[in-house]
Amino acid sequence: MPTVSSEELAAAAGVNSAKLRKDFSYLGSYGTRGVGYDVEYLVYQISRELGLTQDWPVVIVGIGNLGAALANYGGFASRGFRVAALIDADPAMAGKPVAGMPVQHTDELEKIISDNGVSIGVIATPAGAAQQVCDRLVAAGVTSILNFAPTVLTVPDGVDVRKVDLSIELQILAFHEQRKAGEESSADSADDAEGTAPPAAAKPHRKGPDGDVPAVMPA
Amino acid sequence: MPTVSSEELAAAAGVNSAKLRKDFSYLGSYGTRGVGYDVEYLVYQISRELGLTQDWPVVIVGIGNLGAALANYGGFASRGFRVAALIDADPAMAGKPVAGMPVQHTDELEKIISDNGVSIGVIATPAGAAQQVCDRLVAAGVTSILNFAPTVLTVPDGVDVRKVDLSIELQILAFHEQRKAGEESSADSADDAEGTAPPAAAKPHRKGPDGDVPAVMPA
DNA sequence: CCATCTTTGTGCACGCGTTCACAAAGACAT
DNA sequence: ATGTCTTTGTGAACGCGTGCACAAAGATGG
Ligand SMILES: NC(=O)c1ccc[n+]([C@@H]2O[C@H](COP(=O)([O-])OP(=O)(O)OC[C@H]3O[C@@H](n4cnc5c(N)ncnc54)[C@H](O)[C@@H]3O)[C@@H](O)[C@H]2O)c1
Ligand SMILES: NC(=O)c1ccc[n+]([C@@H]2O[C@H](COP(=O)([O-])OP(=O)(O)OC[C@H]3O[C@@H](n4cnc5c(N)ncnc54)[C@H](O)[C@@H]3O)[C@@H](O)[C@H]2O)c1
Repeated sequence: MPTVSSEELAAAAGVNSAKLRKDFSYLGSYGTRGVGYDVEYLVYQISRELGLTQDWPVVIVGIGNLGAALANYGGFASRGFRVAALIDADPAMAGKPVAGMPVQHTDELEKIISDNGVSIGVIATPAGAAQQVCDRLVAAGVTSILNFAPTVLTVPDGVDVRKVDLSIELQILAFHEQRKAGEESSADSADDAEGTAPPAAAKPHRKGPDGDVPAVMPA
Repeated sequence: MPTVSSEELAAAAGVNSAKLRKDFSYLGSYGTRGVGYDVEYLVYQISRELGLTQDWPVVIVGIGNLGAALANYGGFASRGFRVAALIDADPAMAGKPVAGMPVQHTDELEKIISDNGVSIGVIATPAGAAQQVCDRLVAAGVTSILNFAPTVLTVPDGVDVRKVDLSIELQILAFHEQRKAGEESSADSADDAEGTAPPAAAKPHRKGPDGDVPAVMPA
């Protein structure tokens, strides 16, 4: 029986082994002391708990650059997600095949959701259309939404929204990048007061409109 | 002078107003008690702190479905990111214009990074090529990487990596979706022991290979 | 059957981010 | 000037996730 220890798994994942064991313990006690975890059984338990044993139909709304890329992506199917339909408002796109599947018009949205029992929707429309598309999805029965449009969606209770904002990802990188640059030598502009690292815990209180670099949160 | 209160901003962003004020306080004290924050000045301060006042050249490696979509995306430029180059290993793509910009071959990678002073790279290659592309980017001077390939990248200290895993986003939605479905009626399969919500804090300890549904972490 | 050795499961404590609550700062009216 | 009213800035408390450390479980060998 092939097994793995929490220590091995933790090292591979780059996390603490105690945390990993504690996480597993939420699924029940599937390990054997002195031996480790039965790999096959562990995989099954985690898959089931994560909902990976069932197939989730999803619809993608907005088949533009991003939507088409998503439709072509094979990585979803292997994780238990099946693209049930591609939906776009552009009449010129209707019927056109994308990723071997005809694009359907927004008019069909409600019917598609209903017929396929779709509960997960992906929004890849322009920001301006996102909220109204969201509203229609929710009204039709979708209760989980993955939103790529740079808008904060308003949804009723019971509906989950996850937002993927790629610009923010880049901004986070740029933010740290900027801090890296600022650390090696403070001789850049006519700003900066502190030497290196500001007291992360203390609450600085510098006043006013001057070209100073305020102390910021820790890395 | 147009102003906003922390209360208004917090409501709009859906966060706690005290937290928002405390966050702002890290930038210094730019608010006026009894009035609020000067909008224009606040925007400037935050922009500067986030590195949005400068222009960041980025390269995209792997101009397939996703890479092309990213290249065509206009939302980056408006946030201060300029696509300096599109790089792909496929010789057939070299010179081909994508988003009004010729795709360059991977051979040029080091030169492009160096010439443009690129410090941020985006990886949109297949998973198998991601690590070696990453290594080349880092060796050429890139210190921040946005990775779309479903691989854990290994990088030296001082290099930041952010991974965007869209499958995981869907899995998280599916996970909650599954829990929603299980709540309304436990009469589904021949499993489930607890009535509704398991004691989130307690550490359940159920043993063994039976078709039971283990207690899981709180939502 | 007992000793030893490995690895789990978890109580406990630490640290950090979040939230509460309020004193003080300042605007504005009188 | 003085008082009132709004809103900031932040000390203090709370809650939660993380990591340490160890007892108990169980395998394995003698
Ligand atoms: N392309 C990217 O890499 C990228 C990156 C980050 C964010 N985004 C965001 O993703 C969204 C889509 O980006 P894109 O580049 O694919 O844009 P796009 O313009 O290429 O595609 C948008 C598609 O949505 C369709 N559409 C418009 N209104 C609609 C509606 N009401 N109902 C259904 N479909 C509708 C359009 O017909 C078009 O096909 C945008 O909000 C964008 O900001 C894109
Ligand atoms: N398309 C999506 O919506 C999507 C979603 C999630 C994740 N991803 C991930 O993003 C990556 C790209 O996806 P895709 O759909 O665009 O794939 P794709 O096959 O369409 O494109 C991959 C591109 O990378 C190029 N490439 C291959 N090896 C390279 C190398 N060593 N150096 C430079 N370029 C190289 C190929 O020539 C190709 O143009 C994959 O890892 C995929 O798993 C894609």
